[in-house]
Amino acid sequence: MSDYARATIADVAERAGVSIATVSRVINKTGQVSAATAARVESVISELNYAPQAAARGLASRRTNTIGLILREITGEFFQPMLRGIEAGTRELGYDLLIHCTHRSPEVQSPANYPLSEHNSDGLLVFTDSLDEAEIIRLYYAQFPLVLLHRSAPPGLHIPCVTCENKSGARRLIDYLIEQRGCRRIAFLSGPDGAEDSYWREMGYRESLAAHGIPFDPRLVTLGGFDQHQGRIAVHQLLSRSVQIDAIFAGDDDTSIGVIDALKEEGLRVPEDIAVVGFDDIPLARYLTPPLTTVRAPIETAAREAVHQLVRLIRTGEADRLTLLPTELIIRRSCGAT
Amino acid sequence: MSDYARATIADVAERAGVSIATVSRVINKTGQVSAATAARVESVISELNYAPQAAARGLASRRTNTIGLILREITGEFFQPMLRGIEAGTRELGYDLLIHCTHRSPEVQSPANYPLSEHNSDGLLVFTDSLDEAEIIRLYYAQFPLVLLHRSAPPGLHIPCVTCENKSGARRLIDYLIEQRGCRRIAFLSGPDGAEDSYWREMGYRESLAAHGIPFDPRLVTLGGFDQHQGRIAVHQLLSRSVQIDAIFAGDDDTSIGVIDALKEEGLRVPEDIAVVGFDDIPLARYLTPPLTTVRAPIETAAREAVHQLVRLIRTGEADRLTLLPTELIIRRSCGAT
DNA sequence: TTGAAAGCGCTAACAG
DNA sequence: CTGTTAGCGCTTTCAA
Repeated sequence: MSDYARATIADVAERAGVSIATVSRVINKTGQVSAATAARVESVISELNYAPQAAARGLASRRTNTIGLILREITGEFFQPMLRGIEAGTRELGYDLLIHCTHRSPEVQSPANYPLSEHNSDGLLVFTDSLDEAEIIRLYYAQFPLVLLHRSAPPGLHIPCVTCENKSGARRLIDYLIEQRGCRRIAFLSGPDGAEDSYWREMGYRESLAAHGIPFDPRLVTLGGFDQHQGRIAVHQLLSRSVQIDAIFAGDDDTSIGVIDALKEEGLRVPEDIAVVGFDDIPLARYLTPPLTTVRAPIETAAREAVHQLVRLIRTGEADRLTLLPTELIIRRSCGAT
Repeated sequence: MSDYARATIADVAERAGVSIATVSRVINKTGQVSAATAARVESVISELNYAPQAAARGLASRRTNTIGLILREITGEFFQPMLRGIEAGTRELGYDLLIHCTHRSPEVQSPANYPLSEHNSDGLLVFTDSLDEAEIIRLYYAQFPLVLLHRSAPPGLHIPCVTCENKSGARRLIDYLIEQRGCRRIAFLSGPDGAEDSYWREMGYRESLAAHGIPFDPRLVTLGGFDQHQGRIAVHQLLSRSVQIDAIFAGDDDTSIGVIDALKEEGLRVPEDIAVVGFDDIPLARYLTPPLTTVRAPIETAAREAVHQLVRLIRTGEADRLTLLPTELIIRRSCGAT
């Protein structure tokens, strides 16, 4: 298929009456070329529909001009703003974007099986726990540019990280519930095992409780999994413990969806009987019934910033060690506000 | 950065005591290699963490093993299931996935500016109107493998298309409104200019009206733009025309969100005063207030199928001319059902 | 079953 | 300011 002879740099050079080096110079804007020559070359390029072949460039220059994004899975409401931010960042900076999900490819033992790495990109964006620590370490020591999104680096490795202010966001959220809504028995649903976002949100939650003299009660904590379905399960678990609860901090908004559904099924009213709050402010949050009180995380901005850090790392060898983006409290009816 | 000497095929060959041709053969499973030799090579490969460099392979083989996806923009609820399907498809078939948005890069005149095409992928998936017809035509005549997702080919070009049964889905939806809910004055909000999905949905709408002896009234049709904000505007326009309306077919679910909001603002009740129905069944649809009656479009399946068709086209030179996926009527409260 | 060798199309010294 | 040339790392004939 498609063996229509594509124009090569040599065709352009010949037609323009210059050497291929000159053509290369005008394409890459490297080195001096007289305006007249440049114009002639450019016109031949568009005449011939010429586009330099990525593989040949990559081989010769040892740069792919491509950034890889590793995810576990494209799911939930979180990804649309994130991908949007990443795509915007790569496009702004002139990079191609390669996307790969590690979910459902468990037979990844040798690095040869990692479809994204040194062999096809100039740097990698790693989302949360989509890549094992071992591979991160390997890439780090191979000096391959890496930026972590919504997770921190393994101990001792200086890998730039970009994430949101989870702890202070959660702190303000719980402060609000306690101070303005009079809650004292607040449940917390944690994210999936090892999710750092969840860890910091829990820290904010605990800090707020402590600051208000409310003892931490482990019976109020259970797994929410950052997942709608797990959120439902969590509600049933909490209720079966027959402890008093006046609010549920669902860990994130996706979980809140399931939590609200499950509470309604149990015949409880939100927020009259139990308040519910989330984290992220996904697009859907304001359309839930009742609209969800949450913490707005700048998902798209964080994603775009991560690309910028990665490109800086690729180009200059340095990047900010940690980029923490501010969050904002969004009050809606699910917490009892009017 | 990252100038840690990566292992090359030559390193593997030397260490294994064979020629690079043999290494290439075991990697690509092309040609006969004795079991013993193969085993030795494989062990050296994992020992050295060797992974073949995509650029070199691409240059030598004239295949990139990459599929390009062209979108206008990553926005709305539609994209998560679509990207999920595309990613799944490419991964299943062993291709890399390159994503590019054409939105906000209007200065695309010469093909050299199209960041996705013959020069860096083996084939392209084109979503709706993300690529101008001129470029589609150029690629087609250059014999470059192309599959169109949710749009049809320019006249005369045999380019495979994958989409959903928009017309019959809309037909069943409107039949239902008329027959079961007694609606006669049904407004239709069209998608953005040139959106084919919208065109076929409108055909289904008109066909249903005609079948029930209801005259088509142009005052009941206006732009919805497949967009929440435009949906709000559309409602205000319709209401200002002071024609009677008992239902609004919003064109798609994203638009329905804005429509429902706007109706509420106008003091109208949904569905008591006006029923609202959408198309797609995005995840959010069942969480709207009231939950949205809509037509479920198999977005993820269509996306995955498109990848399969494209890979078949790349490998064999042929693919199905048209893949039409069935849709399903989803009844919820926004149309007055209980 | 294996090896030698010729490129693939381009970039990047190095000359001039 | 422009041209010559040596590879980049791999696949793929063609021979052996």
